[in-house]
Amino acid sequence: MAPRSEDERPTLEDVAAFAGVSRSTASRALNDDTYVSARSREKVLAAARDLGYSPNQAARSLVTRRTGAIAVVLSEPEARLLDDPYRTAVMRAGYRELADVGCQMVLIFSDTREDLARTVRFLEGGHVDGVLVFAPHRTDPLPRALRLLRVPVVFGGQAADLRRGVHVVDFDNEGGARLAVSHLVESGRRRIATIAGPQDQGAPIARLAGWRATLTDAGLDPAGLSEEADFTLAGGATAMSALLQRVPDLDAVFVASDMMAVGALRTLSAAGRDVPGDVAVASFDDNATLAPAMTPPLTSVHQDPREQVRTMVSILMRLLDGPDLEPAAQVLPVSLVVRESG
Amino acid sequence: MAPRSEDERPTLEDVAAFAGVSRSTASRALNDDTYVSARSREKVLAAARDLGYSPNQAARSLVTRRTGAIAVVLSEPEARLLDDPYRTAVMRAGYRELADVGCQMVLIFSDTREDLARTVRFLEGGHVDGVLVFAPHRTDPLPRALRLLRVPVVFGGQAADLRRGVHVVDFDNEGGARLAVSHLVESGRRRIATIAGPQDQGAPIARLAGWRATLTDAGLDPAGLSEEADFTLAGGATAMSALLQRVPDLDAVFVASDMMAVGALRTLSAAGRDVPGDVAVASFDDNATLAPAMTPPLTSVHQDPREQVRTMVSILMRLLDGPDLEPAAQVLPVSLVVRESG
DNA sequence: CGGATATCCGGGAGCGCTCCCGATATCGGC
DNA sequence: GCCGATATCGGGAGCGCTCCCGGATATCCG
Repeated sequence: MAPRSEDERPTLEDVAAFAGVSRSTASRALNDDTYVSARSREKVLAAARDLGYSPNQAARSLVTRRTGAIAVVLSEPEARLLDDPYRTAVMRAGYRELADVGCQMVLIFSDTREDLARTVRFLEGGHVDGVLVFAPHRTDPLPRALRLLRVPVVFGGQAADLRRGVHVVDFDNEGGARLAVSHLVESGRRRIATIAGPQDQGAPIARLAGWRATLTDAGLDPAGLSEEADFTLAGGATAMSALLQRVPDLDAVFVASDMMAVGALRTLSAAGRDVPGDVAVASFDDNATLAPAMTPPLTSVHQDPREQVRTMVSILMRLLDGPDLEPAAQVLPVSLVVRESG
Repeated sequence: MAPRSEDERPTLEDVAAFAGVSRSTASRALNDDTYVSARSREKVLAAARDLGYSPNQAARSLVTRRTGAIAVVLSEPEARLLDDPYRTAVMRAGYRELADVGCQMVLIFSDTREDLARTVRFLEGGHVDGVLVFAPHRTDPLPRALRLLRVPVVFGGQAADLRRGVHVVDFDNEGGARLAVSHLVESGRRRIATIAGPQDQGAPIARLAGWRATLTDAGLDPAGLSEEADFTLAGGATAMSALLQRVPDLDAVFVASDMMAVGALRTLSAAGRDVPGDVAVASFDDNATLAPAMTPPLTSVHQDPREQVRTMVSILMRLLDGPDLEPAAQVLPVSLVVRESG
């Protein structure tokens, strides 16, 4: 065997030679397979350590057909919301949960149209074993494109307008809204407005529906009490202004996200309305850094992105083991965390 | 040739057979190599399209020794700052810039100690062609560990206490601080305090030094005028309170980050101090969403994370072409954006 | 018109790994 | 002492690709 130059990476063959065993035995020892004597295993491990061996992943995944990588796709056609707290939480949770099952996260942002082609090409290329997709917009073409993929896919939140044949893990958005609005009703509020999220996304649509249904059930009229905003702080502030102007006597507002609630609080305070004295505020997300830090702290519907991601990962793992898992939508429960704001 | 089952992924061999050419010719056509007739190329491309062929990346990178993936490592030993605006900007920029050179970003968060081992193992495993590292903390063991890697590494911002032998792209933190403080001095301020960032990180240290040097140069005494905080909004607010209490007659404050400046503004407003009437505020980062949106809009030192990442990527690309690039620190200039706050 | 050169193509080797299979070795139990 | 398990190991094949090299034409220039 020609002496390898120093900077050349050692191969399994090198380790085997160094340990005085065969390539097969070395492989078995390294992957702690069965049928290796303690003595051989010992020698191989020592050789690997001494040589600074680390297996060539390309070679390995060429034969195992596994890469050990999972893609997390964040699709946001408008490109502006990618630093919202929920997304951040999803990324962090994705990283952790995947690491826990021994997988590496490959993050993919998919904003623009040409991104779509590139994304599909990449996922198609066998770089990853599976995909977790967050694509909230109903008109997003991505989910449809991904259905054709030869790679298992699990969606986080409603996948565009796909209903069946896909694996989805979603929160009970409508139920959460009902929880919050019921709480406002029960504490005696009667003019309960809402700041809804963008109505081209599934979650905000469901939250708006929950608000409307709860009011109707309570014999209250929702007419004129809703305003749509774009999930940003500024959007929440503007929507709150509009509501105050149109409905000066409102005594509560259900806001479809914490971030917008922060904007609403700002407007309310500028307008001299006391929270919760004059106006009660309840929102959605229960973001760990945002909700408790406000003045007053926000009453908010708690959803745990980490739990969502964990569920998605577990479905994906089952999909990888055997692809005979019936596609289904899984709905995670949410709860109301009552704080000072309402 | 045995007929392949439907769900089996077609290989290059299949495409070649379908197109009636050899594997070599098919490969040449697909990688638009030289010496392929237009006719053959046409046929191969059509075959690939019809069969839904996409190359097996593992096989490809086994022989080319390129994966087309670049890791972006965000190391934050304290795990709390990962959703700060700068990090978010870095991630987005990393994704875009790498996509532009045809590379896929593999994001790696490295918080805890066991993350370190896993991270090193992963990077060592040949999953990626190169690494971009953001590890601001001087005590972070990661940069040191990465030096031993057989993979090109470029650091964003000072890499712990490593000085030579590494590729670094940093901003002119001290120069930026000088810019901001000089501006305050020139507009007639005399009691110029500072809210510094964590002094276990290179950037905040340099910013504090810039502030101190500028004051001294102007014949002003910096003693007692600085307060350290942790780059968070709440930290900025608290530090501002402390400063106001200790130095009631301060007429300006240089804050080491936009986020802390937001906290400081809040405290100032609560204390009834007019900005910039009573107290001028200048900060660092010029975060696109934060700085202009404040009341009043923040005067801030502009640094462009995207440019930093672009520079890092370009260095990395040169490193990949030929490893004979002299390691050096590259310092990017910053500028002062003057707005209403000071 | 012959040989140098450019163009095009196919076969073979080999990247580093896993996995199958056959060869030994060991070991009770008869 | 022989036989069938059981344990241990090595060699070979092959994953799907790129790249080198040699052969086959086509082109061109003196």
